[in-house]
Amino acid sequence: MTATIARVALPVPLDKTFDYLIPSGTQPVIGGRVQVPFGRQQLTGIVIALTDTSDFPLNQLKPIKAVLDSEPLWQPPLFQLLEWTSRYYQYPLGDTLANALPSALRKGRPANAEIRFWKLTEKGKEQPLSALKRAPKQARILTLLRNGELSHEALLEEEVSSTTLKTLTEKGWVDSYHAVPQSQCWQDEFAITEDKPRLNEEQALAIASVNANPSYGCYLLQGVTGSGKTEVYLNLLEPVLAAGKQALVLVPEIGLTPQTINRFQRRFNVPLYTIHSSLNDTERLSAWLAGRDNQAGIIIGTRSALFTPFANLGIIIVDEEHDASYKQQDSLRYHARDMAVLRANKENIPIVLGSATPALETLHNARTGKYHHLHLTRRAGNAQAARHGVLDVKGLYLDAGLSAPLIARMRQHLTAGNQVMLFLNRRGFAPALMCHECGWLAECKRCDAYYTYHQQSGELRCHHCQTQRPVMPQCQQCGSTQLQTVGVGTEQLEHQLAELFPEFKTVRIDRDSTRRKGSLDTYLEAIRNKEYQILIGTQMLAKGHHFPDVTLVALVDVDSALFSNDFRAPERLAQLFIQVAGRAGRASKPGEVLLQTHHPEHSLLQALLYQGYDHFAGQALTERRQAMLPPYTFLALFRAEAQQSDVTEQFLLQVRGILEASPLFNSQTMVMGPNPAPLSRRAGRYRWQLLLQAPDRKTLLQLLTVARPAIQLLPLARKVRWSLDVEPQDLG
DNA sequence: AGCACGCCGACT
DNA sequence: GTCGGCGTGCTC
Repeated sequence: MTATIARVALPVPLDKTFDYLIPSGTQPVIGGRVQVPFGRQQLTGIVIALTDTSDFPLNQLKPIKAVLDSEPLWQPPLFQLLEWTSRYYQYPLGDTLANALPSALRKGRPANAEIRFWKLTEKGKEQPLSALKRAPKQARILTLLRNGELSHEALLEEEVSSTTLKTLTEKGWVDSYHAVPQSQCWQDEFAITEDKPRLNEEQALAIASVNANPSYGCYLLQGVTGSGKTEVYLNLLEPVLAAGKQALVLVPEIGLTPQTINRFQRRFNVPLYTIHSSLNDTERLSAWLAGRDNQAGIIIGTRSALFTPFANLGIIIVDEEHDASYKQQDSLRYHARDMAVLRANKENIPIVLGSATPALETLHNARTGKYHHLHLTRRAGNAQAARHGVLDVKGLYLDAGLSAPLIARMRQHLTAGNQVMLFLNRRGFAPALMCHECGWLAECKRCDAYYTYHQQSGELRCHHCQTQRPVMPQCQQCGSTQLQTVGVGTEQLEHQLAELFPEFKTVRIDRDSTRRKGSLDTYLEAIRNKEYQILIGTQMLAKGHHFPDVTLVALVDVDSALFSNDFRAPERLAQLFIQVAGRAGRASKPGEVLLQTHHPEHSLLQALLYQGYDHFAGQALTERRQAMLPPYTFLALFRAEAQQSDVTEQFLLQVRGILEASPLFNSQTMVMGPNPAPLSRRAGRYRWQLLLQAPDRKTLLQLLTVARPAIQLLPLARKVRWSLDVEPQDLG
């Protein structure tokens, strides 16, 4: 019996699938793409079932326009993961599947590795080269092709232009066709292509623990900076690749540097593909296909690489697993680390989560025995941990945010010929402009925020919308000309340091100074060459860069993180602190990390400084439990925004009503809000949010699954822009 | 989300 | 007289 109807998930924000007639002679497959008419448009969807019945009137079904795949795009474990992702993150299946596909496949390109080949035509073969004396480029192509057919790419590498090829095609001398190139079997040539360094006991133990069992197991590899985590990864990949299986390595957005790739490529003689944001459609597709068709041995990629299909996946590594970039912040709001664990489980393979500063959620899972906990405590060589200290700036005069003791320490390090790095997570010259006479503050008209003063451009800029305006000469309230800046940003710090240390060169690394493409790399290179002695930066500077001559790192202002509304802020501060501490100094030059605060007695700060990250984490987890916060509870955040504030609030009140009316809602669950969002007005729109808390994943999921269709039916749902973030990472 | 239909204001 | 504003409804 053959099915007559295909159930199709389409890339539309509707929690529905659509049934289509299967034209005779075509054979759609579950998990394959079809092109279908949808209203007045044509869409590419995924077949999720083949059947003979439909709830929709049969005579109103439209036929499938074209079947694009004769085989499923995903194997069952990955397809199940995608279905689960759709359910858990409350995102329509069709949209979820579309999100997981490279855009070339979304647009209907064939899912095979066909490339273009060029060959000579009979007419072309007969042409004497002498006939092309005045067309050397054409002659060159003919010469090249006389030795055999060549791929388009190979020709481009010979500096042949597409235009010349076109001319020759028009003459009828050359011709092109598409074909799948002969595939190579990397497994046959597998080799370790460099000398392996000797492992220490901890590394060997970690490797043995994971390798002991090739089936599912989740391992937290907690290793201090410089303890050789990457070397462990390489050793874990070795038996996997040797057995002919593939490896997936996930890295944070900023972590995919040439150094990382080289490290893996140097070790193994296997094809390595990378997946990251700057690939074009074709490159993305080819990496995706290389995974599926077993042409890649290793794929290293950022968040989105998680959904790459593999013919024979043997291990997953998630490096810097605590990094916030693993959580997608729009559309399908999935957490790639969490979904990677689930994928490893479904594929029944080991997964390793590596970090010096594991996320509290991950540590909790390790402590409760859900994950195996492996430790690397020893630094390679004779590297010493950086000394650290806290500078109590209470009552001290601050010069552009810098206390006298900090300036003194800086001078010592600088005169010793070293580099100094300062972190300040605030761009611009000053975060506000105030009237000295009446206290008026320059506020963005479209947002609930003050303008940041940018001295370099002489502008006031709102960091929350695109607004910028020239600095006003007078107070808009009392007319006074005594306007002064409040607070310190990186620009001001840079300015002041030039005065304090005229003999040393200062560089600022933030979104403003590195706007031009490639300028970041240029600066980083210059820093490594010691062209600058003082480095100022926002978070941007912290990640993925190692500067061996930096011996002093200072966090200029940590108080905002200690007293933030976001319960994750202290965790992030601790991670930043440990990260920069690991980067300061090297074997021959001990490093020093200082942080400035008005609250040196803060218990989390004390734990972090004097007992280390684990103690800090233990204490932070206790606080989380007492406050009923993750990982002890599970959260979902409804966000809504509209032109009018009351409409937005009203909508979320109705959402609250729906949630509370559910029989699943009990004393264990809680709704908080609606409350104005931390930035209550942004770009002229009022933003509110509603937080749902549940004791476990299952309750949260069930509650949302029941409530969401009802929410979509609310008339106000059409009037506001709303979204649902399951397990939000940012409460902003 | 798209896209059309549909009913009210300022303009070639 | 029309062009076009965005409310409402539908898509197998």
